[in-house]
Amino acid sequence: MEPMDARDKLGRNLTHGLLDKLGSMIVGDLFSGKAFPTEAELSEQNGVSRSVTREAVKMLTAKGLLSARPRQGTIIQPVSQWNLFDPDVLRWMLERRFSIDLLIQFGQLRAAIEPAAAALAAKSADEAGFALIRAGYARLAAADVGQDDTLEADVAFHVAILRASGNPFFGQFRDVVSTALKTSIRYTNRMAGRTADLAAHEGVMNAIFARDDKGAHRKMQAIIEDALSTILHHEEAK
Amino acid sequence: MEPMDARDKLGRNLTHGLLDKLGSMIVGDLFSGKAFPTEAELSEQNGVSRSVTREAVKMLTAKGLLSARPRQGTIIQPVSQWNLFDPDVLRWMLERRFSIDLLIQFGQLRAAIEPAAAALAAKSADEAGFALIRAGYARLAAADVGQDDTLEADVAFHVAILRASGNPFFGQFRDVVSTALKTSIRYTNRMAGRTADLAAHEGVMNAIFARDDKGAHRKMQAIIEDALSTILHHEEAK
DNA sequence: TTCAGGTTTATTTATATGATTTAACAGACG
DNA sequence: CGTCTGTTAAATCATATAAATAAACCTGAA
Repeated sequence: MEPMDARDKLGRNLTHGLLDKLGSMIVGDLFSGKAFPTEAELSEQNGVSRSVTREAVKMLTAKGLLSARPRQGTIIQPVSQWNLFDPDVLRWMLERRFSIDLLIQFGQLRAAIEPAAAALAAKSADEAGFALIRAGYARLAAADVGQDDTLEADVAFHVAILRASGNPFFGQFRDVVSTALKTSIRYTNRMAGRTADLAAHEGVMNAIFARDDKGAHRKMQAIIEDALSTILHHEEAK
Repeated sequence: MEPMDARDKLGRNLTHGLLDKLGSMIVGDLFSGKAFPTEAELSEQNGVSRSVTREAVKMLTAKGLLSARPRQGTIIQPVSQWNLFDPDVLRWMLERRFSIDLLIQFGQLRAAIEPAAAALAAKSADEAGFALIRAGYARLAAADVGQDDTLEADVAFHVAILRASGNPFFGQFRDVVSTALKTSIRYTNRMAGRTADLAAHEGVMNAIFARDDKGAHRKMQAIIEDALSTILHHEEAK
């Protein structure tokens, strides 16, 4: 049998595999207390060359998780330095031990962003944006009768609105929304108030199509707040 | 005289220097049309080793600007893949040719985020958060009589509120706010309605201290919308 | 003795370079 | 039409040397 070191379970290539392993360990707080290993130790422990190790560390540096200086070693940066909107960082956060606080923070962020995006979409979306939203809603309706994946359809609808806002910064929140919904599912073990929501989502869509920015804002706000309160009630009920 | 290659004008080390150079070239759209150079070409053109080149490319990959595959070469990713909230990416955006659209997009984002952060701060900030805000306001007042830098004081105040919200995701927008204000200054050549704003900022602070979340939200919203409309009027007047 | 100040040393990252391997594609060939 | 083969560019490995700096170690005056 072969030596079988870390090289096997890793992703598309060694560097990305190590990046993923170290990233999730850092975000998962598996280094608390202990000092972060040196380049040489990392290379040996994972059975890869120094080049691979250095490139993975450099990528983590680029995402704000690490910083490296000669003689001092590589150190984990405080959370305030992390690029929390980085898709990889979000994924690693999703993988770690569940935290109700995180779910609430996602909710607060969505409550700020998504109504504003819906209002912008109502004001200035073009036909392509409308088509995206229509497609998202179609998936949501299909999911409601078991013809599509509920989670993915929900993500598609909300992301469509972010994109239709025409502001690329809002589009960046696609991974936040996706991660928030996945986290939420893991917690409540179901989508919050699923069937009831279909009408609410349709209301947002129609407000956008009618160029009613105030209405779109208000209706989207209601959806997010509803999801958030479902989570809080679920918490109480425990 | 020495050979004098790219090594001289670079930052704290070769890798970061090359990262910065390539990043600003990509964001500045200096590769439009042309294919991105290969590893070997980059190394030669910049007079650095392959290690340095590879690590810089890996960091740009981590920020979503590039992707690299064997035989295909390194290619620039579409803007939708970039991590727009990355501090480096924002800096590179700030360096490039001015665009009124960008300024408006910053404004729309701030209008969504900052009032929500102010409301959260009013609801749940602790004494440390209050102290941050107080310090930020003190700098703003000092700047008003020429005792401090206006731009930095403004950034400090707004960032203090983002942090005081207690939600780390809101804290991530510090660089967005900073970049937005710097961009704005470059455009209008002065801070928008400076002196008039001091009272408005004090109003936000007092609302937060009084735990008046609705008031804090409303007053912050007024500040951002005022800044945005100043920019739009400035545009009209041209 | 003690301690401020400079100097050396050891450790760790940073850079350089050569060799080898892998992935993806293009074109030849059966 | 599929398969084989060559070519290209990144990926990986290995090793050597340079630079940075934290920590240990002096040194000499108070």
